[in-house]
Amino acid sequence: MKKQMIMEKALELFAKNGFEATSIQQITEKCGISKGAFYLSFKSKDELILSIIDHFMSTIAAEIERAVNDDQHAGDLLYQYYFVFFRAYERHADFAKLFIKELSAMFNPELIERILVYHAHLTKVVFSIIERQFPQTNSKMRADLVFVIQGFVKNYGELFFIDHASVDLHELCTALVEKTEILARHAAIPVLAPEFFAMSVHERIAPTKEQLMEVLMRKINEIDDPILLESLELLTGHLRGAALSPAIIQGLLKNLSSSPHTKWTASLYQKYEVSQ
Amino acid sequence: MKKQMIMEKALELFAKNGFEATSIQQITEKCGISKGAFYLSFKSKDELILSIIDHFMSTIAAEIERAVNDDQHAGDLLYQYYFVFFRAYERHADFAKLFIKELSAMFNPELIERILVYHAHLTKVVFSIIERQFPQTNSKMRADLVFVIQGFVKNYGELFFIDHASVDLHELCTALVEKTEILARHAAIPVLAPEFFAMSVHERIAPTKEQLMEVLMRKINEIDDPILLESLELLTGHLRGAALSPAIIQGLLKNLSSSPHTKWTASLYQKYEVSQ
DNA sequence: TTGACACATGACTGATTAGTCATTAGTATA
DNA sequence: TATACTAATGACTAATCAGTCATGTGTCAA
Repeated sequence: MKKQMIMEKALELFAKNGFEATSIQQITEKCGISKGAFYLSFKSKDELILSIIDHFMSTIAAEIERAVNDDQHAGDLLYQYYFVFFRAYERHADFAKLFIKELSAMFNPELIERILVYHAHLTKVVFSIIERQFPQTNSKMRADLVFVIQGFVKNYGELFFIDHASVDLHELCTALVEKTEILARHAAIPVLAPEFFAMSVHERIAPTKEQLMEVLMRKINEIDDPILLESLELLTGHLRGAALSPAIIQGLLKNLSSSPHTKWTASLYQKYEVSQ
Repeated sequence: MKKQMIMEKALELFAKNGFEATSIQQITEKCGISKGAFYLSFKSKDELILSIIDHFMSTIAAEIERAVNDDQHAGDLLYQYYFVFFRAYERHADFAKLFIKELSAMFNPELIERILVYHAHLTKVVFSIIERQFPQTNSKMRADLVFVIQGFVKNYGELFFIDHASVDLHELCTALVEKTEILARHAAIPVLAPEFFAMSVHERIAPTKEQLMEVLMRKINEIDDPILLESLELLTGHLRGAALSPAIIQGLLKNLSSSPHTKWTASLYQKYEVSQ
């Protein structure tokens, strides 16, 4: 598909030269298409970057959710969290570079909001991992632990695009789990108040109707499977006012949850419903 | 001084709107000067950002060097490192924001080189702190510890520009020292090879003649004290070929070392000399 | 062959940018 | 007052950018 190709080539350029410094011209040249053709797929440069973020983050979020909820990994949750994250970084080094180095410096409010939604979701996941895997930890230390874990992901994630640093995924994750366990067991002086994440987690986790609509529309363009496609379209219609019964909605969400490509979308929809 | 004022106002705008998104126009308007006047002080936008980086980083590097070499803090080195860094962030939140969020996304090669020089210097300092304060630590873990410490500084540094997070400097540093100590004592699985930092530290620590000249020229414009000024000018002349005797040079460097504003410049000069 | 329609093009617009330079204002010296 | 010199101005240039749109072009069905 055209959109996919543009996103891939654009991502390469963004990673190499930066988002601001990459022009639509350069992207279309690299794709071998015209400028007009670009605007048939995306209505602006901002929509492009938003699509890229959504595509990768929803994939990563869905993978993490799956790994963390898999009973097979019950005693191993933190390792799984690190592993899925870093495996994604390894596979998509270009995205990792954009995500770690550039995104924090962007000022588009819509983009910031979107990233905060994903970040809030991941924060919640990490909290639940800590509660399950380190239940004996002092509750005052939990926010700190979450902060440290996210810091580890961010900092050690940079290794994947430093050329002279070749990383063994398993060793890296094992080492980070060890570090986290040690801190969970021994650290006693909290920096962050327990409610530090409260605002971001509770207020942001539910998307607005507009945000949800945008995600759905994007997924409709991304997805090929007819069942998933119709499910997405019906839910979009429901949001627009064509009321559906609760049983139908629940079934449609089950459809979406069954595929890794739409699992995150389903959970986002559910969070919206709950917030209403 | 005009330069100082431009740097301050520009830094405010950079922190608020980003470096790329801030135009010279905006800066001159905020300063109440004309566009031409800007170019009397700086020959380009890049020179401006470089001056800002140099100004703050050399100050911070000098403060850290002083604190770490002060015998009074011998058992307390890591705390001092964190403290000086975060105190600087607290005082100069605008710079902290620029430094943490934006600098990593910049692609100007000269700027990258400059930041790597400072980074290499700080890395060396952290290594020496670890050697002195945690001498019993497994030598294979040292690179990891350095990486973790720098990560702590970066991640917890972000707290200083999150509005709803008010931080007590002493508590923060105490907590981070505790975390670092715990990891130094118990962590046993290294991620980074001991030579991980080797390249950056050994190859980058000595500036090129041109870099050194630029720093000297910048300091000449910044400094008022006549003794320091003359010392800088004589050393610049020496670099240009007007040979001075070793005793004179050493004396001039002593002059520079006596002021926090030029201490880092002096050590940079010494590193250049050693590398010749 | 014709008409219809989506897909694709790239010259174009208007806005914005960093950086320049002829000109002017201000100030100190003679 | 006249001269010389520096500091400051802002209109200007040339380049680049995102985004548009009149003009094709290829591909169907009739």
